[in-house]
Amino acid sequence: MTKHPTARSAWLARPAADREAWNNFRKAAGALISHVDADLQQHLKLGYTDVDALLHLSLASDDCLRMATLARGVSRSPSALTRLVDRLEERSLVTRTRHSSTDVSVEVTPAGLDVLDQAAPRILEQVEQRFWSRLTADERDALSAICRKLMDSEPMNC
Amino acid sequence: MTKHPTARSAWLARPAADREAWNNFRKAAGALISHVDADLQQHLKLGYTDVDALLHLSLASDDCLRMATLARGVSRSPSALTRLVDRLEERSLVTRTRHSSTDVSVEVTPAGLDVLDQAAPRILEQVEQRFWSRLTADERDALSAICRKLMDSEPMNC
DNA sequence: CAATCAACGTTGCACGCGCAACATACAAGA
DNA sequence: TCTTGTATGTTGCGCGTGCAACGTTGATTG
Repeated sequence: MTKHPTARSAWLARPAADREAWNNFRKAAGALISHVDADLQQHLKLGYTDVDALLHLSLASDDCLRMATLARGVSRSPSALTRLVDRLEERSLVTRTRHSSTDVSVEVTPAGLDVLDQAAPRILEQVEQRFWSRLTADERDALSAICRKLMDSEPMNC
Repeated sequence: MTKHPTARSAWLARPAADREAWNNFRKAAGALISHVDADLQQHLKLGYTDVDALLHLSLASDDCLRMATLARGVSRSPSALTRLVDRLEERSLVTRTRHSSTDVSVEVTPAGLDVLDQAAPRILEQVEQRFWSRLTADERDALSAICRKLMDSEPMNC
């Protein structure tokens, strides 16, 4: 009946509910991150990853982390983090401190924490509006548990 | 006690379970998509978006869609889709047909469907291994319902 | 009929990213 | 001591993306 049934059948072998689950999951997450990121980009000229890095630093002891540690924290490659820290350092939001050539630590500046204070409410508002407010407490717990199962069965860093 | 409590407190005002829900959701989705995309990129030299476009076309009537429709289907900007179709056309996986200058339709070629036949099992295997196999049927249904609620309250296209 | 407007697809541009290659520093072993 | 191996951070490069600007087409309105 159809011209090329094989490609279709590979997908349609899955129950419709399963395909829908995967698609919904993928699209919902993508849309959510896009919205949060766009809001930050528009109002603060910062991407979500940059803010996430500042947040990780602010939560660390002494507001200070090594490059590799921070890279894993924000799920980015070493090279991406180098450029990220370049950008933040350019704006004096963080400072590099080279102990050796292979041991560099990054520290948030007061200015960086100021920016974080502006960014945090924005993110919270977006996430509240597009995430928490649409779910019941039970759904949040269920979602959190499900996502944890999706992650921790294997190390995130490949 | 801490040097700059304000930035932290904005986040910590949220219950830990909520922060964890958001972070788990974000990271789980990101990791999942990354894994699937890396697998496709390595074995077929195609990104997930490209395969998704081929899939949308193969599911359309006559294996054919207009640019704007396909762009919305894969959640990409018009310019991104132009380049995407450029890439696929370069490999003869799709064909452009210009009815007017403002009315272009894209059609999958048999070669494109062949590639899709190779890609589909790979994606299914990844998603099976990292997604479905870790969840019970109830969890899948719950996740699907939750993600639908996250999306359809407002149009995805801004 | 002419003018206006909206929708569509394409192109120039800057940006963030991962990979591969490289340089450096430190540890372990002959 | 010299060597090898490992971990770390940086740089060159190509790629995919969104935004803004542009040209084109068709419909609406005067």
